Amino acid sequence: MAKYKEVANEIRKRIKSGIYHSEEKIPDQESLAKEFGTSRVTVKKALDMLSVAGLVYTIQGSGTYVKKNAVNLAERNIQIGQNVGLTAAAGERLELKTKVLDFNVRFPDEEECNQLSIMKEEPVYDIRRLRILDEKPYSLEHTIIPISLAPNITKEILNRSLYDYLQGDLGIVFGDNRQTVRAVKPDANDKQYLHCSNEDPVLEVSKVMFLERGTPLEYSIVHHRYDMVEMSFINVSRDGLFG
Amino acid sequence: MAKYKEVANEIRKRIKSGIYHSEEKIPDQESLAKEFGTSRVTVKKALDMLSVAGLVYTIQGSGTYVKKNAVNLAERNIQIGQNVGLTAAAGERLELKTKVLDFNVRFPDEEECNQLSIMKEEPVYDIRRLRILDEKPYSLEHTIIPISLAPNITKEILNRSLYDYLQGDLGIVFGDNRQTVRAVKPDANDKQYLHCSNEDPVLEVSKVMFLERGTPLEYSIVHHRYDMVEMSFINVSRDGLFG
DNA sequence: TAGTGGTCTAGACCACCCT
DNA sequence: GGGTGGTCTAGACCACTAA
Repeated sequence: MAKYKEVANEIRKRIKSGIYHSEEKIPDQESLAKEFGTSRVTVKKALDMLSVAGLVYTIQGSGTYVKKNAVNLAERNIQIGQNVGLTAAAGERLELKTKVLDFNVRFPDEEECNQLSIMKEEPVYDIRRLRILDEKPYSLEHTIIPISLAPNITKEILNRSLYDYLQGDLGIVFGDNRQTVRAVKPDANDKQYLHCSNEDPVLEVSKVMFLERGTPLEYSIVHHRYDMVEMSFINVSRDGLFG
Repeated sequence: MAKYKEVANEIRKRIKSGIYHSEEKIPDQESLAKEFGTSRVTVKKALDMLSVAGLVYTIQGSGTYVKKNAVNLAERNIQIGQNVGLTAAAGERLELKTKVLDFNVRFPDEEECNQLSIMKEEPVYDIRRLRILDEKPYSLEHTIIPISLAPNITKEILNRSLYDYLQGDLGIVFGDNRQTVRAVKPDANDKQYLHCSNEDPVLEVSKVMFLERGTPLEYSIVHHRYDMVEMSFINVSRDGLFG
């Protein structure tokens, strides 16, 4: 492991264990460099990571300080913006089932061409799945994937985990993703499969998942029951790159 | 401006203007360093910024490449996760009005203590505002702020822009924020002020805004009309910091 | 004015990709 | 094996904070 990551990890542990307290100034970069037997640039890089992770902040000319509430963040090692399918997110002894409602191949419509940056002659998978958590209908997922990017999908794969197949079997590595969240009225499918009444709102999440190189891999529109899902995210204030 | 930012800006311009094309390999770091009269480390830092911004990706041993669709991102200089109040976000000749429905001082409840990390004896402002965009009711904002952190708020300030007052007059600098989005059924206020019917869903966004040092400044719950607001965000895949 | 963080350099070595 | 990115160092200078 890179040395700056080791240093970042060690400092994170110290924050977590209370060796460096909230609101407290931690040793200066020079001292840390000496302690870890490394250079100041490397220490700086480690502190930058912790800053992005929301654990510390620096004041030029003054020092580096532990943020309030930093401990909460230090506890959990998970990364914000992590891309895990629902299957992995369930955990906790809850039983997640998937029912494939529809599995077709067709040409994309205009919106799908736009989102996936493909020609309208490039065929796509059209997948509709119902997710059931602990016997309760949970979400309706409509997924569009260009066939060329993820060949040989079968109904059997969809019954297990599509993401496991893409990541594990095909060796695909996900990159960034863009999501848009709305509240919408339930449509016929929501009423039928999610058991929504007319008054039950739906949380609609549309997402485009990209590969490392920026190629759109998957366009999905997911309808969540309003009483089973909420979405959280953290905006980290960053340097104004670009003038 | 720091040299690495200048380099990042110049490369961004080249991507935007098409000098470096999508999917194309850009010159190696050594060449760029020579061209810009700087060191390779500085070029690397510039490329790291562009990578975080989603414009390029690197493959060790191979080179640095322009992402597909990078141009779209290069066009707009705005930052994801930017903290702008609605007043600034309106723009576009649309008329945004604010109506203060309620402006009180009281002690916080348990949830507010929890979110704002304050004692239950620390008084807070309790603000309810209706936002109106182009004569149409837009959102209902319920804002809780510890008095000690933002003193001397007046109804007059709320009629202008609270964020302008906090940032401009008080010189407060915002840090990170955490948001949670849900779809909920309209309550009595939503029906009255947002003109929601029983079937109109509401997009509820609860947010905690932090100061640079990690102190929670503001806890807000905003109800948006489902047909006027959607929320977008980008998850950037980052290095797995921490082992 | 002393302490501290931000940036930059020149050179070095390693890891990885590709032919 | 040559090309390229990832990391690291020692030293330097500047910018800012705090007393």
